[in-house]
Amino acid sequence: MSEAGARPTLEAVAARAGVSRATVSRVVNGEAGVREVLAVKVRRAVDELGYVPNRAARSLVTRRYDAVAVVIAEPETRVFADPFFALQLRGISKELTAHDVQLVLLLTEGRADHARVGRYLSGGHVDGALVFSLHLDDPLPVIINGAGVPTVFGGRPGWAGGEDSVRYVDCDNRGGARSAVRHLAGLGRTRIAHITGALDQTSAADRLDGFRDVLPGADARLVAEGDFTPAGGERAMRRLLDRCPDVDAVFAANDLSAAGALRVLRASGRRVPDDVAVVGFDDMLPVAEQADPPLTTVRQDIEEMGRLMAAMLLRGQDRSPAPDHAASVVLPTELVRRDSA
Amino acid sequence: MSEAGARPTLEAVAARAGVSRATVSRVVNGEAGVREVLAVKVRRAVDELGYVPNRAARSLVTRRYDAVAVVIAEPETRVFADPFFALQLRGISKELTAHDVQLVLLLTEGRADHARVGRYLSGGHVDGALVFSLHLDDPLPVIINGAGVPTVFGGRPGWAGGEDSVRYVDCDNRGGARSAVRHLAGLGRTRIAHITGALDQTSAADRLDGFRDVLPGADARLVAEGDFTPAGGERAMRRLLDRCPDVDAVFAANDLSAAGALRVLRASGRRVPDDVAVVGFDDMLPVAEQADPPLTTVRQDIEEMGRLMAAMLLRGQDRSPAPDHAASVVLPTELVRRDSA
DNA sequence: TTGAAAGCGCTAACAG
DNA sequence: CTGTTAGCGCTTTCAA
Repeated sequence: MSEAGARPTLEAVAARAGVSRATVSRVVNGEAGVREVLAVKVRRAVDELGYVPNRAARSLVTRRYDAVAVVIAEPETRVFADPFFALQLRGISKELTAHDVQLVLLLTEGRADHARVGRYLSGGHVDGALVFSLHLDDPLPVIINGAGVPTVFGGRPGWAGGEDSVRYVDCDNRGGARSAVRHLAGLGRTRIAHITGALDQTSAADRLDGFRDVLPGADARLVAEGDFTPAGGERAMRRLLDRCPDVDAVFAANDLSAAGALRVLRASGRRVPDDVAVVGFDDMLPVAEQADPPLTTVRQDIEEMGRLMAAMLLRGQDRSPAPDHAASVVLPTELVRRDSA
Repeated sequence: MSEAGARPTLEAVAARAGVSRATVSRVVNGEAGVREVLAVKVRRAVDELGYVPNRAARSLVTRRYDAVAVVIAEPETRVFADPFFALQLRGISKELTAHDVQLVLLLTEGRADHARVGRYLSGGHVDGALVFSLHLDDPLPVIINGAGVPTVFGGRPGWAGGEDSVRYVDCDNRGGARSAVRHLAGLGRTRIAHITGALDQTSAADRLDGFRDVLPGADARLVAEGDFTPAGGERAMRRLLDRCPDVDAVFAANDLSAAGALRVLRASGRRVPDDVAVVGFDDMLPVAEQADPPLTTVRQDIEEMGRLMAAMLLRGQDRSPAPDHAASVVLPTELVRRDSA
């Protein structure tokens, strides 16, 4: 390990091993074509000195940064109310770590930060970006596209024409919603309501579409707009109860709003699932399992989505000649039955 | 903005502005002592060319990285179950952004990752580290101390002798716990129980100490060990009810476990706060406000703690001669009354 | 298979 | 106040 302070350079290692800097560089970078005797000497010197390559120097010549930016744009609320991003981050982190790539986190709040992010990305400090762009009208995608950095989006981006020119990872929101609603219908429920998510996000819009796929002629009053939060779920449920006291099932756009709905149903004296069956979306364990009653819900593998995003970005960077435009990925969902429906 | 691809260098800007590289450098870095006429020319050239400094080149000579690592070591669970870290991250991010410093996120899972983190930190890629080391026996602090990187811890570190040699930001866990318990006592409750957090974390230990400060002679059966999770809170509450059916108040170590306790109390037919008063800790809004009934709790300003950690680290980096060993900071807490007590 | 030498883009003395 | 000149530590031709 040697003393702190002056960290050893390639030069020092070369001197100690009795070879040239070039040779040390080759060994350190695992290039073939170095006699094993020398390689051994070099590795020993590296260990003895506690040599760690200087990334700045390396980047300067290679123009690679071994770092990717994770951009999370979320005006205030959601990021911190539900563990969604945390899980996604974990998946990303695992994959990046496995490739020895650093994760630079860029949190933005409002437009003011957009310019900063754009500058950072186009400034050439990272090899790519993983972006969570949740709102239909978000200007960030455009800025990022302009930055000329390889990018993978988390969730289908909502901007027009985006889908084919852009790589993203998402779950099958629409199909998942369909399976939830079909499940409720299969239970014999006939007044099935939907609490939407924030409809300026594609995931919410897609889930609503899925609901409509199964129930094309549904009473419009059976759809109440929520915002993915428990409070929003409560409000929506109250509205629903007001308008249609005879609802016998609710498909909520996520577990958090389902939890809110559950509370309102209980307060109204209704029993779940006897009087009203409830299905959520996400299978956010701490929420779904702890709900009262435990929530039947549509599971998506959030951590895996994160891992995939990172893998996709990294793969694209192999400089593989044909970018193999590994199109976007849409993961399947799975209905998890518990007690609420 | 000019075309992507070949990004302009200092040299290009200098040529365009008709000055030397040194002058451009001075203007870009805001150093005084450049005639305004020239400065204007330079700034214009910068804009026209869309020049962004190459960080790698800059770091190579300045030995500063304008980046700090945020290390979150949490075996699996907690990070993702509660918004604690997310809030802290937001505070950190805001402060770093304001100083144009990047946030490199290092998530670790288990011992295997410790070495990696140590290597990264001592590798000289960041100017400092913000570390969340939550467990008493965590080897990470030692590794990090060995890395010779300025560090600020989130939460009082638990290792022996740590307190004076280490900088940290924490809230007044013990005092907050005292105020919670005093509040319950003030309500006339006489059988006050405590659901602890994970006792290998100083925050949990400190809150337990606070409980004992107020109730030194408390029946040992009134203390049940939890783990900061809702499920842990449920288990603890059940144990409590078993052992002492006459409990009339509960101080839970955080809002999440209070929520679990609430559920068990309700299931047991007890009314809150009439039969049993409940106080939490954190004032995690989505949890505390949405609880049924809304939770009386001890608020700590988590985001501010994050901001402070970053500020403290950055300040220490001013190369101020006397490190001003801006000792650690312990933020006050505040009891927030809602309906549960 | 190895070494010598030339930079990558920038800052920081040091002159002028 | 401004320009010239050395490198920072590393990779990468190019010769040997």
